[in-house]
Amino acid sequence: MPGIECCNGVTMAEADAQSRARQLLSAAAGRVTPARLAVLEILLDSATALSHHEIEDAIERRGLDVDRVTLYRVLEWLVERDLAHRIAAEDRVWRFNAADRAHAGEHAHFHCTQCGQIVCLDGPDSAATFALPEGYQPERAEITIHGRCPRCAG
Amino acid sequence: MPGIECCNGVTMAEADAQSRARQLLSAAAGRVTPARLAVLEILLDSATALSHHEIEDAIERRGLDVDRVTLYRVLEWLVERDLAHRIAAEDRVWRFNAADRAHAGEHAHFHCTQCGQIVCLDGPDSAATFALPEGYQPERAEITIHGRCPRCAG
DNA sequence: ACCATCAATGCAATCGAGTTGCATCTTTTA
DNA sequence: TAAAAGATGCAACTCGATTGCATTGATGGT
Ligand SMILES: [Mn+2]
Ligand SMILES: [Mn+2]
Ligand SMILES: [Zn+2]
Ligand SMILES: [Zn+2]
Repeated sequence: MPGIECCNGVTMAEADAQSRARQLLSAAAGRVTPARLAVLEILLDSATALSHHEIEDAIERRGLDVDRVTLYRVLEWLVERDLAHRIAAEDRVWRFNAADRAHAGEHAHFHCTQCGQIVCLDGPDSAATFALPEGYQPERAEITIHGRCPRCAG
Repeated sequence: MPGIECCNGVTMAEADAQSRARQLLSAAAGRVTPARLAVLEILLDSATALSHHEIEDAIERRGLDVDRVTLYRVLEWLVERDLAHRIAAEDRVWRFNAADRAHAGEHAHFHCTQCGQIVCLDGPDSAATFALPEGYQPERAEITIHGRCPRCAG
C-alpha cells in the first residue's frame, strides 16, 4: 500500500484517484454510481493490471460490497468507454487497467512468470516490422514480454 | 479440404501426415494409440491452429470417437513432448499446432479478426528489442499480429 | 424537494472450457 | 500369453464469465 497517508487512512494517491475517477466518469455519458467510482479509483491507483478477484478484494477492503456480476458489468462498461482496458493472459483470466495508465494507443505488456503480475509498458517501442506472408494485412500487434519483474529478479 | 485425393477419400497430405504422425509418436517415449495418432495427424494436416472443438469435429469426420477428456489429455501429452504447441487466444480457448509447423523456437502468430483463424508465422523476425524499465528481466516475447488473412482481406 | 424514467444492481441460474477421481480397458514387454 | 504400466471413458466438478429478471436508485425535469 504505497503513498503518503492523507486522512481517514486514505493515501494521497488514492485521493487523487478519487477525484480523477469522478471527473472521468462525469465526462463519460452514463451514471456515476458507487460501484463505478470504486472500480475506477482502484484501477487508477494500481500500477499493475488487476484481475476480477483482485478488484473484488480491493472493493471489500474499502468497506464496500459490490455483487460480482455488477463488477463484471462495471468493467465491461469502463472498457467500452475506453476508461479501462482489458488484457487476456495465459491463465484465461482478464486483467484490467485504467486506460490513462496505458498510453493512448498500442502498448506492450510485461508478465512476470514468478509473481504473475502484469504491467503496461510505455510505448510500442521499436515498432517491429514483421515480414508477413503475401496477402496478410496487419492491423495491430499484441506484444507481451514474459520474464521476471524487478521485485522477483532481485 | 486441400490436397489431391489419394484413396478412400484420404488426401495425399493426410497420408503424409499419417506416416509422419506414426513416426513421431514412435520416436517419443509413450504408447501409440488411435487417439494420439488421429490427433497428431489432424494437427500435422492443418495449416491453422485448431481448437479443442475443431479437433473433436475432425476426429468425428474420420469416423472415430474419442472422449473429450481423452482429447484434452492427448493434447496435453503432445505438448509436453513438444510434438504440439499451445496458443492462448483472446477468446480464452487454447489452440494447437503440430510443433514441426511452428519453427523450433520462438515465433509469432497471426490472428484474423474476421474468420478467427490463427496461423504460425515463420521466424521471430526483427526480434524487437524492447526498452524495458530498469530491473525487468525479459525471457521471451509473445507476439500476435491481429489483422485480416488473405482469404478475408481479398 | 419530488417524481417519473430507465439505467444499474442483486440474485439465481446457466454456460463453457478445462480438470479430477476412479474403474475399466489396451498397449507394451517379458 | 500374462502381467504391469499406461491410456481411456464416464461422471462429477471447478472456475471465470454470462444471462434473465425482478428490484433499486441516479438523474433530469417539474
Ligand atoms: Mn496495458
Ligand atoms: Mn505457433
Ligand atoms: Zn514478479
Ligand atoms: Zn480470415
